[in-house]
Amino acid sequence: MPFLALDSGVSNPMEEAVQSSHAGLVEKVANYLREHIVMDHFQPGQRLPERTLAVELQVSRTPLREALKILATEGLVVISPHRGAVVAEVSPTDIKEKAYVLSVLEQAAAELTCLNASDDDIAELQALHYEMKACFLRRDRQSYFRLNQEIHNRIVALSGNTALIDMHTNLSRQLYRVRYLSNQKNEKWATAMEEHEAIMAALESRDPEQAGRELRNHLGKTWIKYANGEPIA
Amino acid sequence: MPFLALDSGVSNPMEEAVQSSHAGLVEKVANYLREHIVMDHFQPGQRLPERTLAVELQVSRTPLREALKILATEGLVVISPHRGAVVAEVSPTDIKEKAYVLSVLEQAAAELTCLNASDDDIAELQALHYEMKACFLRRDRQSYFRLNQEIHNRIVALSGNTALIDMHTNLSRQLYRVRYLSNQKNEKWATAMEEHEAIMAALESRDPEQAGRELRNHLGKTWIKYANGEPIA
DNA sequence: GTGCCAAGAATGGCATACCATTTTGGTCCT
DNA sequence: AGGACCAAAATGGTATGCCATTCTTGGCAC
Repeated sequence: MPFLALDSGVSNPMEEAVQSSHAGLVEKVANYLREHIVMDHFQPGQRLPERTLAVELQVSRTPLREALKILATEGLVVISPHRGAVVAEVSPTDIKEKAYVLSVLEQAAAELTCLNASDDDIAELQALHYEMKACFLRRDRQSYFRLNQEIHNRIVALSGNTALIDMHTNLSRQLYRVRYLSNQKNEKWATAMEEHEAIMAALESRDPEQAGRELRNHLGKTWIKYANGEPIA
Repeated sequence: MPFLALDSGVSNPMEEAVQSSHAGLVEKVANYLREHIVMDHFQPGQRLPERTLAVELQVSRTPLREALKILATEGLVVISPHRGAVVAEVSPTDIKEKAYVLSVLEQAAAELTCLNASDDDIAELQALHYEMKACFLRRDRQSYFRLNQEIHNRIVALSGNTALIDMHTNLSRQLYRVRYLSNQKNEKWATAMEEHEAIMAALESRDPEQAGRELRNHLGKTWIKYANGEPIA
């Protein structure tokens, strides 16, 4: 069975992986695999045999191999010589380490955002924040999660530092699975919400040190819990 | 001819790219190209045509292409559809941005190192520091540069955070060229040396905040100069 | 019955062939 | 003489085939 045929019997699984339809095939394959890895449709440790995947995706092995190499350098899969590619296992240690770096990156981004963002940008951030608060009050975890992600990403985006943004995007992807699962069973939801209030206040008052500290603290608290208990997924 | 004939007259350009001789070809090619790019043996903007490079390195296009994809995700080359790979241009903006992220990463590393490193580790750092100071007094820029790099890398390594180490390694590579050229014409050499003294003092007294701040300040000062003036290389 | 070994099947690594797109240089028209 | 257009060559993109290594499994010996 084509492993993700959403509807038709013979449809190609890579439908929406097309970003601007004349993108290279390897990008499509890479995007497709990346998407499914971070969305946890592939279990960690699962093998990704070239030939079978190639026929399922209806591409040849060459672009698939190149896509796998890319994902390997991104840390989403690991390739062993003559043993092929498997979806990267994320150990609790990995998560802790990457989450720590993520918090450092977002701290730096918050500082820059305080200095660089326009008042309109901050206002939009506030708007998203209140939207998120509404979701919190309605106990709508799904939308809360989406808006939370959106806010964090936007703070980083507003930093204006492309290198920082790219590295954050990459790291964030690697933690997406855990981030999502974490959100589902976070008992300290109210605390997280309060921390977001503090972050927004600091951003609004344009206090780089404070904003950075609050954000880093927030991420530290949010993550360490789930990195310490072993069975994340 | 096996492309790694170490002695024969028509030896192939990739001699020392071997890390543990039974590594995959693409790794060798990637290491080789990476080395030559960061060492500035390839000019930024220079095209890297697959076929000619392949015959020069005596490999086929397949592993070469995979290596280029890897270098592209690392940011060392850029690949345009149907136009091939060129050595990435490093704009002053790029340098500033990446240097900023580097300083943030090293700041975080210094904090962790204060907490995690053993006394012996710190002592070894001190030893390297004094070696470097000796080079400074002898005006030996070459050795100073090497030891400086070594110290920075070791501080990061001692953090114990693998994710942080990897990201730092990658960024550091991308800035190697500029770092090297910067060292050659740095007039504020004495200042840099003093800052290193301060960093070491903070590490020795195990003051994370202070060590991080000193290191970030040091990097900020060292780099901004060369990022603002346009003609780096 | 269990453990080891060998042969074959499976899988990844590399090379090459073919196709699509882009670049180029030359010619013809204005 | 200059520019536009077309063809041919160059170059990247994809597919496929062959070889080396690894995994699997069936049989034999203990």
